[in-house]
Formats: sequence, structure tokens, C-alpha cells
Amino acid sequence: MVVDQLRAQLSDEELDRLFQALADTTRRDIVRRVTLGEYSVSGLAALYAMSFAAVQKHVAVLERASLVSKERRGREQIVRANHDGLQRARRLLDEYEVIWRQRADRIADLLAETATTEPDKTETGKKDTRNTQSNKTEGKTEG
Amino acid sequence: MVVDQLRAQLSDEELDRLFQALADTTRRDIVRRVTLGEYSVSGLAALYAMSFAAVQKHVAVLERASLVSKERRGREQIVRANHDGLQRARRLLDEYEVIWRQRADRIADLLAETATTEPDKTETGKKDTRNTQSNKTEGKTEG
DNA sequence: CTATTCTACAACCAAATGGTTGTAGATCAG
DNA sequence: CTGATCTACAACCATTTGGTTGTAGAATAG
Repeated sequence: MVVDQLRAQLSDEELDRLFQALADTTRRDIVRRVTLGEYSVSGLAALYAMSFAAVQKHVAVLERASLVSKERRGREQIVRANHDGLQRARRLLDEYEVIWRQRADRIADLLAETATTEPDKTETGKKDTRNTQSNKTEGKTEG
Repeated sequence: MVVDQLRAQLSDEELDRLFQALADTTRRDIVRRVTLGEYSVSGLAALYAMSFAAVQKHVAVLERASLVSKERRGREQIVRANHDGLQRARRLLDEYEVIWRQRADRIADLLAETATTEPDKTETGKKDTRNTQSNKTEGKTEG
């Protein structure tokens, strides 16, 4: 089903499009509106101080980001919110939250470990570990 | 304290900057890295196939979005993740989730109400309510 | 049928974005 | 002190973005 999209790995391009689409006040407002009710494109266009074509483009950006979808009804095109799209954006931020907690746990572990195995060296409250980049030799630096 | 920022209302410009900052693969990677460890700007620059100045600009974008902060240490500038920034982005998506559930509840209420008060009109499974824009007369249309 | 409405799309424009190179000031290593 | 490293910032460039107007087709209203 469509829900499979949620389990799928989020590609960089997909995330670029998602956050790019959310990075505009008008577009965020459109997402809110079409979540609560149904709007045609011209119905949306009537709400903002810009041309129909501009709103049409905003809807297109949201559609490419899978945040909304359109459905023809007669001569109107009805815009609906796509819940999966929002969920994918939420997923990424949740992953960041997990990473953050990992970091916090790691720091806590380091502190505990140092405190138990080497009680002599814990005179200063060094909570930073100072690994600017020396422990990760990725990238270039081929010189 | 700094945590007050989380309670404060999210301005449009702030959200623009937040999502705009997240809408780039390199910048999302920087956020991940500096969440797990500490990096100087040049330490970050060594990881990507672009110039130091380009990475410097990416960090500046993240800083303006309050997603990271810099701290001088000698001649290096240490980049750290700013947890509050991420939390603010999460908050907006959570709000969207709330709105979505409100919509779902409203639809459920409408269905239930129609079923109880007017059982004769429930012959067709009309779950859409068809309010294209006629019930909301905002915006211009000043003709 | 005719006029209106809604949509699609092209062409154009100004400003922002993402990259580059170059220059210059601080700080550190020897 | 001298040289290397790290950062800041300006100037420049190509592409994208967010807006415009204009044209054209399809569906609806009268």
C-alpha cells in the first residue's frame, strides 16, 4: 500500500524537496489549510495576495515533495494533504533526536567509565573529550 | 534560560530559516556530525568535496537557523549542535500532526452526527463534505 | 452556442542560493 | 621571528526560486 512509503529509506533528494517545500510561509499555510479542509487551486489562490500562477507553483512544489496531492473534480483541481509526506519529515527529525540521545548516552558512559576505571584522572571536570577531528580521518587531507 | 526559546511562538521567518537550513544534504550531514562529536569548521570542510568557504557558508546558514552554534577555541571555531533548534522544527511538525488529527476527528464527528440526526440522508458514503472554498470567504475576491 | 471559470504552461525578471577564488587578520608551531 | 593553519569576508558566477504577465484549452453556467 501507500504506507510502505513510510518504511522506505528517505533519499537525500526526497528530503531536500520535503524541507525545501516547508521552507516557505505560504506553502506551510497551504499545508495547514488543505489538512483541515478541501480547497481547489483557485480557492487557495483567493486567500493570498499573489497571482493564481504563483499559488499554482507553490502547490506544484508541495506536490513534488509529496506533501499534497491533487485530484481532478470537473474543471477544478482539489488539493489534499498527504499525511505520509509529513510523516517522512517527522521521521528524519526523530532520527536526529535519537542521534542526540546517543550522544548524551555516550558522554554519560564516558564519564561513568572514567570515574570507575581511572579515579585518579578525574580531577578536572572535562566533559568535552576534545575530539575536534583527529579521531575521524575521513575526507581528503591527502597532503 | 535558553529553554524558554522552546515555549516561544515560532515566527514565520524563523521557520523559513529552519526548514531552509535543513533542505540541503550537506547541511543535514553537518548537523548529524556535530551532534555526535565536536568539529572545527576546517575539520568539517575536510569531509566534503567542496571548498572551505562553501562549508563555512553552510555552517553560517545553520547558525542563523539556530541549528548549531560556534565557539572559539584558540584559532579554531568549534561547531556544536543546538538541540533547541531541532526541537523547534519538530514542534511545527507535531502541530501539523495535531491539525491532522483534528481533521480526522471532525470528519468522524460529522459522520456520527449525520448518522444519528439524519439517518435518511446517509444513503451514499459521502465522506468528503465538499467544502471547496464556499464556506471560507477570506482573502481578496474584492472584484 | 457563448461567456465565464479553472487550470496549465511558457516566457520573463529580480533576488536568493550554492558554489568558486582571492585577500587578509589571528593564532599556533618551530 | 617566520611560516603554516584557521577563520572571515569580499567579489564573482551559474542556477534556482518566487514572483509576474500572457496565452490557450477544457469544463461549466446561462
